[in-house]
Amino acid sequence: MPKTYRIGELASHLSVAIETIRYYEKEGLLPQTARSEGSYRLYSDAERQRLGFILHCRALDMTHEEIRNLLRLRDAPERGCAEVNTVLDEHIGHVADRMRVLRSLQGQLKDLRARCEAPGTSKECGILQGLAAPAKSRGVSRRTGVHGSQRGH
Amino acid sequence: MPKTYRIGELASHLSVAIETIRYYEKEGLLPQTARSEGSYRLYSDAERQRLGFILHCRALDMTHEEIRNLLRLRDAPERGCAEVNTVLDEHIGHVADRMRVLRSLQGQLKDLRARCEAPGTSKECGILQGLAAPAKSRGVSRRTGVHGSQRGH
DNA sequence: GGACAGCCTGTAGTAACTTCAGGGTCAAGC
DNA sequence: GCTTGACCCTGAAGTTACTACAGGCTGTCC
Repeated sequence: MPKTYRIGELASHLSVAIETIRYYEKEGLLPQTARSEGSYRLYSDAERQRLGFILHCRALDMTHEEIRNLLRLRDAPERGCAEVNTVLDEHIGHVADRMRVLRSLQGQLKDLRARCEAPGTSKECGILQGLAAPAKSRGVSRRTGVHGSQRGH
Repeated sequence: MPKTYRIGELASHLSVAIETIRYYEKEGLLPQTARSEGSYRLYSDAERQRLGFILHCRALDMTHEEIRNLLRLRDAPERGCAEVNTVLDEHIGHVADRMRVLRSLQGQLKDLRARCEAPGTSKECGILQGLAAPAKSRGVSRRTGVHGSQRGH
């Protein structure tokens, strides 16, 4: 009979948190697995590979929604792979958009920073004054997310 | 007597959602305002400017925590502006970090995309196979957030 | 039989909002 | 005087992709 893994083994093999695996199951990215006598989850090699696929997609910063689409295509091998290309192209577009926004941000921040090289009191600080005035450059959309979820600060 | 604004006026003047203004108050970025008879919020020009400051910081993708720091310094004009510089320099660092990650992502995604130019069935799609294999390049941390919170898809 | 690692479920917290339900306020029009 | 409709209120829940508990089984070793 084929080898099975308990959740902790899978987690350490694939360098992912146990809670994340359970979360993926709840989200429907992973199926409900077989259970042992004591109701421990038991994973097969197929499930292990599926988790590997998901993790790789996440490492490329795809959303669960995008991953769900790819998994659907992966599970239906007779469909054309044009749809796979579409998912990927859109994702590449998202990343490119994000980089454009960040480049613009970076420029604005450096301009602002240059307003205060001489140390004075914050009352006359050019940076605070710059932040009080409305931004001149357009095109920087709100809701962007430089800072990951919790790491980053 | 000085002019006051109702929340809807302020929101349309500064192009921000009413709910966001209330949220900033709850977060302590904006103070509790005066209220009318019917307990409508009434904003003064000072509060309007404070909100403008906050929105500009947000447009530069600062966190509420960073903004809170800057507001504290803004409210205490006798302190040196070296601290303002520090906040800004750290934020510039965050943006730079994020761009490095995205550049690496972009490279990986394009490599992957190049694996499937010829349309076939998804069974033999090089992209799906590429996603199944573990990533070769290191250094792309999880938890990065290309996609804003909800906009972006 | 006791200690300890490992697993279970379910809930809440994170960031920065958005959305919703269920209502009160106020000015204009009839 | 009453209704209509725009505007405002509070409080709770939803969003994304997890992470962190709390409180309690399971399983193995000594």
